[in-house]
Amino acid sequence: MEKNKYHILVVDDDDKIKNLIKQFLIEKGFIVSTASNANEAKEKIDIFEFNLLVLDVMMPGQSGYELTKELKQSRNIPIILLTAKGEVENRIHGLELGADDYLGKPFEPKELLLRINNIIKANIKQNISLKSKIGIAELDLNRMTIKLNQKIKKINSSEKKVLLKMLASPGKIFSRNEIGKISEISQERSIDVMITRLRKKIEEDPKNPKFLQTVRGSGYVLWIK
Amino acid sequence: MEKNKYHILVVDDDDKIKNLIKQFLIEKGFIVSTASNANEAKEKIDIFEFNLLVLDVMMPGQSGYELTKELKQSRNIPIILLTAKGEVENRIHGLELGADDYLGKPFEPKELLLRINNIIKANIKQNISLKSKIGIAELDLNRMTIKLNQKIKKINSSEKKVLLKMLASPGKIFSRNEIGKISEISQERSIDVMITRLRKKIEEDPKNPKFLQTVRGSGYVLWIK
DNA sequence: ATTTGTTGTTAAAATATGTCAATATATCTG
DNA sequence: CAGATATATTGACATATTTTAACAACAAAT
Repeated sequence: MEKNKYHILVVDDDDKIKNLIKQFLIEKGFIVSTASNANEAKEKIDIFEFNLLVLDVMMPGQSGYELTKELKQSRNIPIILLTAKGEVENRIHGLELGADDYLGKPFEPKELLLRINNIIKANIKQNISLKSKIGIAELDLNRMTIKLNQKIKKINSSEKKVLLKMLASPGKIFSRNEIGKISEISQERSIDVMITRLRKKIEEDPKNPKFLQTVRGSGYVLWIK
Repeated sequence: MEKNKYHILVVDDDDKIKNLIKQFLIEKGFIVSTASNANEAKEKIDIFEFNLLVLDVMMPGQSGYELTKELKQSRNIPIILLTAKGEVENRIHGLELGADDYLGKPFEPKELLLRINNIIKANIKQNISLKSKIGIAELDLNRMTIKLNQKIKKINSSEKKVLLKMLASPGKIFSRNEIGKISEISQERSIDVMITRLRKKIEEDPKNPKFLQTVRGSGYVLWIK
């Protein structure tokens, strides 16, 4: 695995721990940025495209939980939470908010590495982050293109956001409301239109969609094969 | 989420723990089978298509690690390992062998449930489909389609709900009242109409139904072969 | 500056679905 | 068998929902 492609953001108000983690991960071949609180983290997230966040829950200002919740609403960046030891309930709380994993402090660096590799593997396996396929359509969400039958079509950021979320849960029905939040499109009809346009890009026969289907009365669902 | 479609195999030589887990998961809506050792587990795996394994590492005979390694070589069934508390190295070992997650004993049942849901979300959704057959008709309740003699017909959500319930109990007579509740159709005649439409989708000769039959005075029955 | 393309919105057209009614068919009872 | 009752079928309808096409604002390109 080409680890050196992965950019990780470590967020912890404790400088000592933060730098320890940073140093360890750099040694393991990752690109590492750090932040000391939620606001700083958000600034960096807006600038860089991180592949993973390592997030302490106990921080002054916005807590790791709150940040997790906020971030997971708009993007599907993987998050590992660092919690105080033994706080089972809190850990569960984190997972419910959308965190991908957690680690109780103190932890073995090796264990953190395994969690990171696991999550990266899982994401690649799910084809969420990089390249993926829907049927015979080849998506490259980084380049924001879809290749279908030799033809390359561009997608816009709304479409990308929606695809990202729907690809993370193939088979899940997404209500128009959800899709609206994801894409920041406010009008219901507009969402329908976006779906129609998306179908023209991923479906061989857009009028009889096999992958991006309507669930009357509920919303839309994506199948990947 | 329609959890009740997920079939989990719990493998532990300690009957007490095994049954505790089983009971808990059944309450949560899963279908649960158990085995007391690796051999028994493998026998059942050959028969049923489990969606997930919960596997104790410490067992007489083949250990959970060895079983994990063996199984992961031939199939990619998700596995959660149960390890003795604090054995960080061993846990890591398990993950390296391909396990999807682990839990240290003793654990909170709620935590196990979260791990399971997490894994199901990540791994299974895209592979699982509520596929079944009625006679020669091939149903895909997820995609809401029925394929009969090469022709693909769509069903709506009411029809899906009714089929789901009736498929769960082939041979059971469903009164119009029940069907009405299931499908949220209030008028008796409307139910008849729905049955008629459904027959056109699953029966080769809808006028002489073999599978979706009327029980005069009582309701309808579904046979699957 | 003009053209070309993109994107969210809107309104009209098309489709799906539960209901109803009129008629046909099946099943039971005596 | 006749009559009574239950169920089936079909088409029409109203309503809700979805799709399509046209539009306007804006951005990008020439």
